[in-house]
Amino acid sequence: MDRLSLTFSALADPTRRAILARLSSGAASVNEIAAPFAMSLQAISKHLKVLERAQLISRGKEAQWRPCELKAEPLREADAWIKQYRQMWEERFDRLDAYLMELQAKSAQAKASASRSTKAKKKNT
Amino acid sequence: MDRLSLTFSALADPTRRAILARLSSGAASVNEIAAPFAMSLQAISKHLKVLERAQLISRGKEAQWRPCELKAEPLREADAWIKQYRQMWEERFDRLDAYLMELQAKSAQAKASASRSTKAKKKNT
DNA sequence: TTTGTATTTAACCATACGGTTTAATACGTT
DNA sequence: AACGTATTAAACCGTATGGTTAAATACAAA
Repeated sequence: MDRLSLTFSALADPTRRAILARLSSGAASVNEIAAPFAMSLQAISKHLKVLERAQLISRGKEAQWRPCELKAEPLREADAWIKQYRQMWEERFDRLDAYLMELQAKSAQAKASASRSTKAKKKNT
Repeated sequence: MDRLSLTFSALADPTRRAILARLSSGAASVNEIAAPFAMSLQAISKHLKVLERAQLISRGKEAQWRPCELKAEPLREADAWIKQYRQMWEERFDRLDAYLMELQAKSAQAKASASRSTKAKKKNT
């Protein structure tokens, strides 16, 4: 599988994202990583293997411990891919801004209108 | 499934990423979207359903066509998640910079050394 | 109403995923 | 050598994924 797909599919699981969050504050052993989760150590071990295959973590050897360390490089690539679309969502916000400004203008107009004719009935604000 | 997982797993497929790229230059019908791919229309239809479930596209109705349009909002959220780790890869680059500068310093030292003793044999550049 | 075009649904298949439980492995300690 | 702890591997299960082909649906045009 290509790296980007590997990265995104590794990120597509809340447990794995939580593991990365944990590792962002320092390396940890498998046991330490597994502690907060309501699932077996073996399940966590599998998640770690997925993260390792995606190169989101690297693992060392210290006696019987295999400490995991976060490697952010694939995140950088994922970020670069997503950034292609940044303009797109910013445009959308621009349009929303424009729309809100238009609404505001209409509202002001309505107010002016209302002050001229006090008979208008407003059911919904 | 939570939105972020939905988004990342939708992005974890090169065909779907290519579809999004296509849609970034404007809405398109299913047939138009499918044309460049070496797979059945039905397969593309499935991919579109995945993208729709992740709210990465929305679909209209025009006679018998169901044009697809890119919706970037989930990408914005994915981007926000990844950005948490930005500092991390920047740090790594800082360290890489430091390492490269160190290498350079050593290289300069080596050169100085070499110019003093021309007997050194270099097998690999 | 028949025909043609656009698209989805259904049924199927192989493989992957996320979890389990039960071994097996690797290392440190006694 | 035997035990305890850390971790992985193996076998299994239900469900999801990514693809196929064949059938159904929706609409336009003849």
